[in-house]
Amino acid sequence: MATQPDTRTEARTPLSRERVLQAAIGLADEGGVDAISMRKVGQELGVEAMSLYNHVANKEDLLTGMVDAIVEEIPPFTPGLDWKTALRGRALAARDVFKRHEWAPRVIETRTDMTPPMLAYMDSVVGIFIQGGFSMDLTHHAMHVLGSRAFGFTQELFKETDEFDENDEMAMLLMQQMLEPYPNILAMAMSADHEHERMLGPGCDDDLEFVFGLDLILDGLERLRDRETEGADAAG
Amino acid sequence: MATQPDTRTEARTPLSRERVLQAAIGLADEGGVDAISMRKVGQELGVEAMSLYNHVANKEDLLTGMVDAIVEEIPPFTPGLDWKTALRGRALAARDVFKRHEWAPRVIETRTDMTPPMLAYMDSVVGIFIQGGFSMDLTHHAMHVLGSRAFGFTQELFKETDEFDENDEMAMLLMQQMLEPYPNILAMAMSADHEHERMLGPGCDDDLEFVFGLDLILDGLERLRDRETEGADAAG
DNA sequence: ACCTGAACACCGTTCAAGT
DNA sequence: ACCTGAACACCGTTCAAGT
Repeated sequence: MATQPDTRTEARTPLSRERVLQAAIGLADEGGVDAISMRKVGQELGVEAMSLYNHVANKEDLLTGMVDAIVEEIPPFTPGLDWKTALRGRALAARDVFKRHEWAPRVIETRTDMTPPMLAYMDSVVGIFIQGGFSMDLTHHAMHVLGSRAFGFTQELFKETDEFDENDEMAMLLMQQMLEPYPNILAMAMSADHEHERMLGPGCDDDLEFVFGLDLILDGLERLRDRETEGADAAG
Repeated sequence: MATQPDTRTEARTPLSRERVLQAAIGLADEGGVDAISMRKVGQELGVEAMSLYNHVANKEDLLTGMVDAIVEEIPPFTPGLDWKTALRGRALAARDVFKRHEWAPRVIETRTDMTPPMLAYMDSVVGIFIQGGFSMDLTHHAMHVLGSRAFGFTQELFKETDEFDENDEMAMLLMQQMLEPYPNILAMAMSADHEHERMLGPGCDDDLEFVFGLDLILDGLERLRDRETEGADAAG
C-alpha cells in the first residue's frame, strides 16, 4: 500500500541459499516431499518463485542442498569406542536426525551424485570398519549390505499398509477376511507379540526392527572378519 | 482424412486396462519413471490422455497396476526345497524380473497399500520361513531385515555415483584428488579387487553384492533360529 | 546485484459434449 | 459405453525488464 519503502517489515532479511534451504526443509517437514515446489518455497519466503534461481541452480540443486543440510546435522564421530558400538552409535545418531525429516530418505534415493557432507559421513563409517580390523574388501561388502542402514534408515515397503486397531473386533475380522487367501501372512499377523509389536500398523516398532536388523548384520560381519583373519593366520 | 470409419487401421484394437498398463510399462522400461505421464501413455496408444480414465482411476492407480503386473511376472513358488535355497531362489527369481523393469523399485516404494499380487508373493516368502522351522516372531523380524531384498532388490544409494575408467590415468588422478579429504573411502576405492569389482562405477557387481548381503542375512537368521530352538529345548 | 512479469512447455484431472 | 475438447489449477524454467 505504502509507496515509500518500508524498512521495518517482517520480510526484511534478504534471501540467501541458507534461507531458501531452511524454508524448503520446513515445508517438507510439515507436508512431505510433495509440499515442496519452487512456487511454494518462494511463497514461504514472501518472494516470487523465480527469485530462488538466484540462490539455487534449479529444483534438483535445491533438493540436494536440503539433504546436505540434514546430513550435516548428524553429530560428529567420536573415536575411541570399539567398532561395533561405534557403528551402532553412528547409525542411531543418523537415524535420530532422519526421524525429524521423514521426507529425506526418499529424496536421498533420488540423488545421483555424492556430495561432500555425504562423503564425510560415509568416510567416518568406512573408517570404523578399517579401524576394527576389517579388510578393505570386507569393508566394501559391509558398506553394501548396510546400505541405507548406515545412514540410520531403511525404506519400509508399504509403510502405512494398515492401521488396524487390535481392540476393534470388527476391524480384526475384516483383516482376517482380507488375509484369508494368504494363510502365512495371516498366521504371522495373528501371532504377533502384543507386548512389543505387531505385524501391521503403527504398533510395529520401527526402532526395534531397525536395531534387530543392524545387530544381525554387524554380528554376521564380525564373524566374517574373524574367519578372514583365521584364514590369514593359517595361510601366513 | 477419410470421413468413413477405417476398419483396417493399426490402432483398431480398443483400449483396455491391460493395454494401458502394458503401454505404460513399455514407456517406463525405455525412459524410466519420468517418461510416464498420462498424456504420453495416451499418445503411445494413439488416444487422448483423458481416455485413460475410463480404464484407470488416476495416475496412482496406473502405477499400482504397473507394479502388480510386474510382480505377477515372478515365477510361482515351487515347494520341496530346504528353506535357505528356496528363499534364495525366490529372491533371485524376483530380482530377475525387476532387472527388466528398473523403474519398478522406486515406484513400489511409493505405494502405500498392499495389493493381492504383492500379498501373494510375500505370503510365499513368509511360508518358507514358517516351513523352515522359524517361530512366528522370528519370521516377522526376518521379513523386516530382508525388506526389499525379499523382492530381489535393494535401493542403492547414489547408483551412478561415478563411472570412472580405471584405465584412464587422468580420471584416476582426478578421483584421487576429489577423495583426498576422505582417506578411508579413498583407501577402499583404491584397494578394490580389480578381478571382480570396484567400489565405484559400473564395475561394481550388483549381483555379487546382492547375494553377499542375502547370504549374510540368511546365515544370521539361521543362527537365531537354532539358538531359539535350543532355548526352547532347555526350557521345555 | 537481486527481484519480477510474462511467457513457455509441460503436468493431472474434470466435465459437458460428442459418437 | 467409450472417447474427446476445452478448461482449470498446478508444475519448472527462461529471459528481458525493472529497481
